[in-house]
Amino acid sequence: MQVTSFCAIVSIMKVTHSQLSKDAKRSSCPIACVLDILGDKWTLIVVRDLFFGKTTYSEFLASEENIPTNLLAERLKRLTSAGVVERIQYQDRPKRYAYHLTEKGQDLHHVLVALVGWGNKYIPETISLKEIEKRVTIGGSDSKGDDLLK
Amino acid sequence: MQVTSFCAIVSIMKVTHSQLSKDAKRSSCPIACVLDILGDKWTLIVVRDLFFGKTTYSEFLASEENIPTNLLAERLKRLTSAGVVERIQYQDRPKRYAYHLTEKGQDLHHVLVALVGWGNKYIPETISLKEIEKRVTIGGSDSKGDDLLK
DNA sequence: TGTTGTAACTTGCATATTTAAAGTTACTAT
DNA sequence: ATAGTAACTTTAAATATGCAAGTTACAACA
Repeated sequence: MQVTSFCAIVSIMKVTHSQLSKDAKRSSCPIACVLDILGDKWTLIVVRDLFFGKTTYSEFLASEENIPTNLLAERLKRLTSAGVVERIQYQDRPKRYAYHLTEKGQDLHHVLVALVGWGNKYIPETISLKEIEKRVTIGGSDSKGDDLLK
Repeated sequence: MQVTSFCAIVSIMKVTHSQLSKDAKRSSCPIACVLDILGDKWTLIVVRDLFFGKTTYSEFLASEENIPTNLLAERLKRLTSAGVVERIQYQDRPKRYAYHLTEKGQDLHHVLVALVGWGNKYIPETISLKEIEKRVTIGGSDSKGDDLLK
């Protein structure tokens, strides 16, 4: 049997269109490229939590926005493979993992500050960075959110 | 006939769950609220085009990212109802419309600049703001993208 | 008069993603 | 032996996306 077309190859590979183009950029525009990584309703919420010192899967799950658990898992994988976060095993028996922002992830600081600034200015009932910190951190304890609070 | 439950009312109204909660915030966190408006792969691309002086439906369609036409229509409606853009009829017979950023929309400047900065720093092959301007504007003509270029 | 062209959308449908809920694995604690 | 917890995975239904084709309202040309 001879493969006669690109589509035939694709069907043999059992690769869908979205998988095929998963790493193909839509354009070389930085905005489009960044949106391919961060452009959805949940990813930057996880990044926010990381800025405020959350590190574990169950801590992210506990945030008031209630991210579905499968989406949290998928987003953490995406952020990890994008080099924005690192996953570190901090305990054996039972195995436990901590997620941390890499330098690349910490540099999203400016993006989050810009979003908070715009939200606070134009969306009523929106709370300030300091108030977010109180809500996000568990009991306002050992937060690194000061990174965000400048 | 008497309406006996909230669900009955909802079914009479023919309102789905997502429509019901369309304006209900996930939280009072400004990041979450902003993502409810801008958090997808296309919305900020349209905003980018507006910053670079594009105003018409067909101009947005012509961008190299190739937004599907139904999504463009939906996003323009969302941005309009969010007060980020204005739709103005600039001609009768045949009717033609122009979209413009409101002041609220122009204030997204900082967000776009932060995204471009991060993208240029961490995503290879990503072009600069000046190069984006050349690609986005039709022949580099009468762009207002200087707003973005500071 | 009829044909072609264009802007600004809308509609239909297949596929992909999201959501909510339940299930899994590997342990610790009682 | 039973219950509890962290970190996920799986499933199925609802919703959103992507692509193509269709619509409306005109203008311009032959």
